[in-house]
Amino acid sequence: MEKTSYAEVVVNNRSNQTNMTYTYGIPKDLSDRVSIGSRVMVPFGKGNKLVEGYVLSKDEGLSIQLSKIKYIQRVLDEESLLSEKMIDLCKWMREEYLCTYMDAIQCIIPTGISYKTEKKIRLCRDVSMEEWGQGGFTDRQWAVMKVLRKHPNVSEDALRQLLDFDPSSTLRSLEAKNIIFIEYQLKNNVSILTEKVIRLSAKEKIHEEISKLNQNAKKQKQLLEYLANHGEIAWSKLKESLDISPSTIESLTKKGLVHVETVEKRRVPYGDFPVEATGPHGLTEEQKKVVEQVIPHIMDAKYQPFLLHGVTGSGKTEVYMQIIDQVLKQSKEAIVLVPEISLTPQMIERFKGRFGNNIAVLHSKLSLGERLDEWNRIKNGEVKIAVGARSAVFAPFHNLGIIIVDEEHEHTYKSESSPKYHAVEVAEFRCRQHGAVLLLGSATPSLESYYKAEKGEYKKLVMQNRYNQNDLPSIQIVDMRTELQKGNKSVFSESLYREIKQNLENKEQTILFLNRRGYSTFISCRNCGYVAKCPHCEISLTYHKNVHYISCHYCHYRQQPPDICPKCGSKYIKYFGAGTEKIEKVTGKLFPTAKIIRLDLDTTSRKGSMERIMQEIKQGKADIIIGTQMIAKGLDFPNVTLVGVIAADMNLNLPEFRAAERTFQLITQVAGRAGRGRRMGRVVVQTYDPEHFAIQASQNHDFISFYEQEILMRKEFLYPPFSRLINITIAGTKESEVIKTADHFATALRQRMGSEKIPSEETVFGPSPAPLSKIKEKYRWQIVIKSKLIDQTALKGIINNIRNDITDRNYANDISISIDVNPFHML
DNA sequence: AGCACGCCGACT
DNA sequence: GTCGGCGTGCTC
Repeated sequence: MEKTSYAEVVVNNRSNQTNMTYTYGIPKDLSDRVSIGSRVMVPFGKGNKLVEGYVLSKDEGLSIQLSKIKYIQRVLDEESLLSEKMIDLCKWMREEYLCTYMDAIQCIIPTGISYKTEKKIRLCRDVSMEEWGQGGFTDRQWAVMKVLRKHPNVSEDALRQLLDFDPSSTLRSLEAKNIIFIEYQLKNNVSILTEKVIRLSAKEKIHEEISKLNQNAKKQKQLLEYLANHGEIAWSKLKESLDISPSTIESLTKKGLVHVETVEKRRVPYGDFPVEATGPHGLTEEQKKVVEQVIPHIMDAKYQPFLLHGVTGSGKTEVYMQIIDQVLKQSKEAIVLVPEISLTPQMIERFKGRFGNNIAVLHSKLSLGERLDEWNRIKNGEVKIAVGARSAVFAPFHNLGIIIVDEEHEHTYKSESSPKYHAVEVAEFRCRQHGAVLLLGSATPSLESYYKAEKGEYKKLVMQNRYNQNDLPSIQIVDMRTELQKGNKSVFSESLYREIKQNLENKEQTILFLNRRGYSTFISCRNCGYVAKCPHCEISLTYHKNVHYISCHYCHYRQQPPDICPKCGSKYIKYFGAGTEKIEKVTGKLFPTAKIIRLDLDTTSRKGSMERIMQEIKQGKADIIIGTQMIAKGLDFPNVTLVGVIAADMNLNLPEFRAAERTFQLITQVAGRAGRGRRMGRVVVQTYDPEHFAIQASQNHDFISFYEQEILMRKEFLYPPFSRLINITIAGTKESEVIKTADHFATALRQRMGSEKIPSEETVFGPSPAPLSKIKEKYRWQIVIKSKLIDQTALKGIINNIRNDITDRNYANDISISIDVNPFHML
């Protein structure tokens, strides 16, 4: 007999102070419904307010005083929401990223499923004017009662909005007088859709039954025949598709031939997009070799990571799909991560075409309900493949065979908000759990991954040839300094101009890449040096000519550009720096007959506009495509033969250890957009720093030589992969408070690391102002820890303690502390 | 995080 | 007394 009677429960509070498990008793009548991973409601706190919680484990004994124990009040779902493996993942994330249990759980369960409790207030007896006249009520109490008369059942939050004071203590006194009644109500955002369907009760002898029916029962016969062929029909479709009324069902039910069932219905987010079914392609020798190396490891169910270094256009997607075929044959499941789903529509289409209904696509544009349904399809085994961006790494499969991470080096795999997890790190953890294969693919692997491959931690796979047998595009580096000396002040060098012109004559498409949107990047007074900056951020404002305002790309503040300098009154205001909008303008002037399309955040923010623009490019409605980062990835247009990189060194001088890596990756990625069809591609790279090794290496498509130079730098300055970084950012509206807290944090950190004898390879830098020292009215200071330790548990423990100490004591009112483990960048 | 409790000053 | 405001500490 089962003996367990206590459960360790995590309570749904997004607070560091409740970041632990609480022991609850399991009432006898719930004992078979409470299992590990169950979602439950438990009484919590002094008021025994019901809150949502998650059962992490069950105990036989009791570890705390019996008097303290409370009991689980109810179980919320039929089945447990978190498998034991997922719970282990939560525990690992909590320690790895210094987040709360709930932060981690929220990554795993679909958003919107959580219950919130809302405090609702009702008047239980009204107070007459006379009673009021006799006194005994304060103005505030009266004000509250007045609101309650108008709104009989308001939440406390809504009440607060309607009043000009905080009603909490007033409510307390009114409750004591028995005038109001406070209760808690559960609220949640999405529900599982259900639908009634009609099914046959006795399938085997149905034809026999049909023949026994009365000759007049035409409708009954028709329905039974339909069901014999199709299995079921939805109640809602009865009328429209078969013209059968409920009474037919009723009489058939009475005869025991059919019954009505309620089943879960899935919302189908992409139902209206029929995709052409496609089969596997033949593989090149190189591709075949890669597939053959991976397959055996899917069968043996042992964790095995691979790094697939394949040049752009080498046919990685086809390799992924053929490996997944094998995974399915082993009745295992696959997750495919892509950097940003909206930027890789072509890849998604190919997956849908190949795997049809066996695939769930997770992306940010899904509604809460759609997301829940996709999640359930995965959890219930209705699909075997999940494709999506970062968060798809949490797809609730039970029997994972592989996780594929395409464009493994992309920064979008690192979460920007707590928990600041990296999808590749999570993928690695899950693959270890399942004994699955981890396949990281990239044309320009991250330094960290390639280093691991070199050390043998990852198995290296290589594809050096393009699928279409074309050579990689030729890359020409243009020194913009000599252009300037020649008197060319335009954004186009002579040779880029010539190449574009030639492309137009040949009726081939051109991509121009500039990683910066807007018209001018900053405006400045030539008299006094004033620069227009955002009043809320430490950022200069970008001029957008189409809409004629200057705006902040961090907080979206906007204003009219000044005609005269607000500082010195001079009228010598000048616009500097070029963005995509300006390139568009200049290009239009230089090539008046060319059809130009701009592809950046400003032109694609409306829903569906991205898809429309892509379609237009495909149909040849554009000669020149101008865009930011978003054109660097995944686009596959065979008629593009020329790529121009307007300013290759733009990111090179950022205060960031990944600057060179980012530059190399970007040039290589954009260059890869050229020459995907039959014709050879050409690339022109404009730069003021042509000698830089990142640019030199990209000219020869030489990742290895780039890697070898960059890795030396990393080693010398002790950057990843030779150390691990932790970035602690302290932010708040009062700079003095921010500095005070940051100082306090750093001092405590140094002290505790000293007294706990954490080796001296651990170095604490700062506090110092963050590179973006003010965003949205908040000053930001940071502390950076560079650590060579493999095991960081002790160090993280200290950081966590100090953080809790500071937030506990309210020492840091209005101050937020954000901890980023393995940050991608320091901004 | 939320919430109760307890203390203190102010007001009736 | 009782109300309202605020700091403190706890939640199985």
